[in-house]
Amino acid sequence: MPELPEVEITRLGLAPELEGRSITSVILRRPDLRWPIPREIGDLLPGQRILAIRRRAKYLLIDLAPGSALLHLGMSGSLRILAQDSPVGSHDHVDIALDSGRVMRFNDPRRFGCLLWQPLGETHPLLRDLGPEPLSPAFDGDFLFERSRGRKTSVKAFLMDQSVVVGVGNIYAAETLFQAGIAPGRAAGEVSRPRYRRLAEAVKDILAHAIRCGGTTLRDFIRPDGRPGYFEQELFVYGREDEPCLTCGRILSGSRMGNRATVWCTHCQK
DNA sequence: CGTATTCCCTGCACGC
DNA sequence: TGCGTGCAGGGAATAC
Repeated sequence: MPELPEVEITRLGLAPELEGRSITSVILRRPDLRWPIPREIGDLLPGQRILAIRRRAKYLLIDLAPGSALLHLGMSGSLRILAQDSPVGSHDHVDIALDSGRVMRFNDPRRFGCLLWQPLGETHPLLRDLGPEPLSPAFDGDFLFERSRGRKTSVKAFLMDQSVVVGVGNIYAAETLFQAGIAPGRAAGEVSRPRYRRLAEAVKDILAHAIRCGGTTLRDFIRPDGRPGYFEQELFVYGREDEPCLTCGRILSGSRMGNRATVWCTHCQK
């Protein structure tokens, strides 16, 4: 499930293959993913040189002269760099062919991903109301503390709210709350400033570490060169309901919060 | 406005 | 073996 580290790993793998290359053709094997693929993708991309590939939140932006292709991996999407004549498999929805003889292929079994167009000088509506990047200086414990005052929702739902801070999904919310020692069901507005400082540090530490590990591969995620990530070997709580806490040995609790599977240690997290 | 719920989609694990 | 069911989840849409 691509969260920020997986999207960043994808960007890092794509950058040397894309930047400076020209797009020779675009193949759309279906008209839509989560939303219809706008005609600009097929019409404007061929012939354009790729200026850069950037990440904002869990979105990738492929910058061209007239604008940017905006891409989201949803929860099962992956982007690979392949030889142009590689056999096409199921759920290989989009190819962007390059003048290097290679192709960037977008595979997404569950089609929660999207491929959209952002004209130069505009900000796509999906990017308008996003919170700060968690690895930027704008994000810290004081920011979380101020933003959370008066909020009755759980601290876990608050942390996963992309208008608060971007990039933290269910896996990393579970892991960062564990490292910070905060119970996920606690009301966001009742968590103290020092504890939010611990949480912000945990978010930065864990996301940065996951990027160094190549991300988390649970089912679908794969890097552009086909290798998996290795961070799942370091998960303390996610996916470990009813198993012993790796810190204290007590059995981890599980429930659903905000309709998301949630696992935590009632002894280590208060 | 904040909050909780529903829905999109496919593959897989599970139980009968 | 095969079928039905539930779950995985990012995040927009919807309902209060």
